[in-house]
Amino acid sequence: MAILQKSIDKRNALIKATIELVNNAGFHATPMSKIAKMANVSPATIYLYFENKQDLVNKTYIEVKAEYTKYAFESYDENMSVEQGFEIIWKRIADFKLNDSENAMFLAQCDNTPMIDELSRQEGIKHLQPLLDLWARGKKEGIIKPISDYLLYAYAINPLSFLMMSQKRGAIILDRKHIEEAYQSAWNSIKTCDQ
Amino acid sequence: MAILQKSIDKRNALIKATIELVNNAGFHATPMSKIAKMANVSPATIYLYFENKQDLVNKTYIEVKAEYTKYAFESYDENMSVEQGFEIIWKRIADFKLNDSENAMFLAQCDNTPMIDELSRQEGIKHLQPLLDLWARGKKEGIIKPISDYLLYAYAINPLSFLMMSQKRGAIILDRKHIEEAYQSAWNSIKTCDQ
DNA sequence: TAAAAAAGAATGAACATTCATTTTTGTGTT
DNA sequence: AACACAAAAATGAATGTTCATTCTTTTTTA
Repeated sequence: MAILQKSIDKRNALIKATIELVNNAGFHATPMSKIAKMANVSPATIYLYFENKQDLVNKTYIEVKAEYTKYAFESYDENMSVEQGFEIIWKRIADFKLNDSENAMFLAQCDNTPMIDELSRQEGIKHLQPLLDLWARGKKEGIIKPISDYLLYAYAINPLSFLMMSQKRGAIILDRKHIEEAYQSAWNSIKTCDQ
Repeated sequence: MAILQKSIDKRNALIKATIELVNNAGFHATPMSKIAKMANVSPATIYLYFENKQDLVNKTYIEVKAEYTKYAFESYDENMSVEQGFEIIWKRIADFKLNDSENAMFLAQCDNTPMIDELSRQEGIKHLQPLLDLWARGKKEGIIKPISDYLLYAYAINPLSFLMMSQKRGAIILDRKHIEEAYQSAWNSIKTCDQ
């Protein structure tokens, strides 16, 4: 029996429980015993799948990040025009934050706290490469402002995180109508002005 | 001897230590004993100033938030034009995040985790009222897009939080030049298009 | 039937909070 | 000014709990 035979279902249940509990209480206020209970598993079993608590949360982060970017780039292909590509990616990201807000909130918490190891954080960033490539192309073609990727991200993508958090806290702001509105703001802030 | 005579210096030292340690390790990974040590105080003394750990962090949040908004609105006055008022407030906020990034990071962590009581969170929001009033005026005068305050905040103010976090993690993106650039993005995304 | 997987109980460390004392402070008296 | 002293403030050590991780045993699997 090799490692591969350990139940992938149990592993997934552990990841899922981690996300839900960390969202509600934060990493350090979430005991391993609770994670185990929610995943219907003994606490000791967690250590068959993960080295320790830190490893569990690091791996959870990387998996959620991968899922997020996979979803974001699913319907994008590199032959699209810059404008069309951006719209498709942006709207997929908005969808993700709306429909899969448990996962999205988890990422927001990871990105704003010292809860994740620096190494895993950097690992997570790599998944965004297709978007950075698209922006590079857009800048070359003169369609996207020649400013740093950080500024582009700050004004075009990150606002969605704030909207998601507001949504989660009771504001109703991410329905169909507002998405279109928000998309226009996003595009306006990164496209070159003389278009 | 009344409560008032307890040293305000000690209380301030405790708040400061809380901010620094929570920034580095997160709320639950920051023991009271460490906070006490950094503030040069016995652990038991903390309980003369705060009810318990949760109360300490709630009060810290409210104080930092008050400091933040006091700074943001310091040079603003209600007789300014909407455009001028917005620019002044926006740049003060940018300054705060740049120069007082310990405090700003602490707020970011509070805003993206379950670490603060809901009541204190709401208390903190109230301080933003002058900005919401300015936006209301701007909308009435047709200068600012008639969209929700959440959207306005998401696209005009919140991006600064992302830029600050990136800065903290090593990117050099918030110098004078970029601030002006970022401000133009912010203003573009909330002003009405036919200006 | 042997190896892997899983379990529950045990272990020991870390921590928030309280307790019993000591130190400091401000006031009134000589 | 020096002192006495009560109330407040501060302390370090103790308490009891919670929790990550490990250990030993049982169950499952091939």
